[in-house]
Amino acid sequence: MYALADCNNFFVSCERVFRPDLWNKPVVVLSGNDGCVVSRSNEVKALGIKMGVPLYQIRKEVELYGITCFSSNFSLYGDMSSRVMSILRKHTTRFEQYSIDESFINVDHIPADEQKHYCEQIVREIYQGTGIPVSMGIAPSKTLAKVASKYAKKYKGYHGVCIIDSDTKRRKALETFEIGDIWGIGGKAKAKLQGAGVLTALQFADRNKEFAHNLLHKTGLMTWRELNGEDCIDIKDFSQKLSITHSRTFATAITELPVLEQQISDFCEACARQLRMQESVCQRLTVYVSTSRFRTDIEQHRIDVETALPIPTANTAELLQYALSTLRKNFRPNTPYKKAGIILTHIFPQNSTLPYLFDERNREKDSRLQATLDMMHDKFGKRTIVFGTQTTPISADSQNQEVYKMENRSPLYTTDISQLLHIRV
DNA sequence: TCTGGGGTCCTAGGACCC
DNA sequence: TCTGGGGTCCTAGGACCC
Repeated sequence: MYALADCNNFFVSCERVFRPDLWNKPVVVLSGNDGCVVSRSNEVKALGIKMGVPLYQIRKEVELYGITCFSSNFSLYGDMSSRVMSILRKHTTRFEQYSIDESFINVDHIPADEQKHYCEQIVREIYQGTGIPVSMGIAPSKTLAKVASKYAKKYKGYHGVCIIDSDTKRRKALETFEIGDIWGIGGKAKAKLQGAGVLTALQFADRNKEFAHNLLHKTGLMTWRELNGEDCIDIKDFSQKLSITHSRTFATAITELPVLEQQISDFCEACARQLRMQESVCQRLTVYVSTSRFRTDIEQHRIDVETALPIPTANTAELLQYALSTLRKNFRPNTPYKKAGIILTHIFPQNSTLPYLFDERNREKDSRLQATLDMMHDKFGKRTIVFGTQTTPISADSQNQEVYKMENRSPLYTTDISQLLHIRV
């Protein structure tokens, strides 16, 4: 049996931990540049405000209902997440963190008739330990556990935990569950299924295997089997990333190459650091830069170039050389670039790669320099020393205020020691 | 005017091999 | 005029997730 633990309105809940005055009040958390709604309190959901809508489209409601808007504060959410996850981890031997606010845990070590009660205790422990409300769904497959968690979230009577442990319960749960809300069924699959007369999850589960396979292929068949109680999706380890991305949309479009170089350099360093932290190297680097896809008054332009590196590396200086030369080669003057990013792929463990006979770099020296930079980063702060093409430590604050709009970010309550002074306990 | 960021997995088709 | 059969590997793009 799997138990899925899903934090309720996660980003909003994180903000509320430090702003108890906002309990039972309408609250949203916004994406970068305060662009879109990415987390909503129940009060906001009740107003019919949809996930992902741009802020400018709901200005009226924000004003009218006094909705509190937060800019996103990922240092806070990441830190709160690891607190929640560390509690969950204690309660199982098989643990998979699926996203920042969701984890699957295996509960087969608990007798069947005690699993619900056991998870209710976990929910209480997490709330008492972190202030974050969590819902749990227990079922024989992950897809059914997701279904159960939705019921746990929806109905107060479940006390935060819903279990599907019999065929009767399974059929009852799926009967009123809209097919498009099933994990793994997105817009395209939903349309196909509806076209075939399938509106609920039970209708899908009750069709035969060939129907699922023919219409939706391998992934659809897997969902079908999972809905019928078969466990097809094993616990995975997401800790070693297969790709690492850093990207941003700019508040004001960038037209100057040197400014873009600074942004690309910062993304590159952020990706490379993450790569080194998981003790991996990468063999591909993608640079992408584009104009705003929403603008119809300008000619669209995008750079999207992947480079294969001669030797896998995690060295910032080396990655920077490839990234910047790609950017300089493809940059088009007088173009209002609105978004840019770096993607690292073809990632392998650090010690799994072969040396290269015609290598021109002194890798021994490179890695000593890199280790020194990382040490300084850890000891004195991340902007103590940077590459010449990056945003400079002195200008970064004021400069980034122009590049990124962020009007309502909460303090770094849990990760910045100086902010502790602001908290009234 | 203003529209996020970071991931995984699958598949079709091209390139290449004998 | 007639022009095989059977593979593998790679990649771009689609679909989906939170």
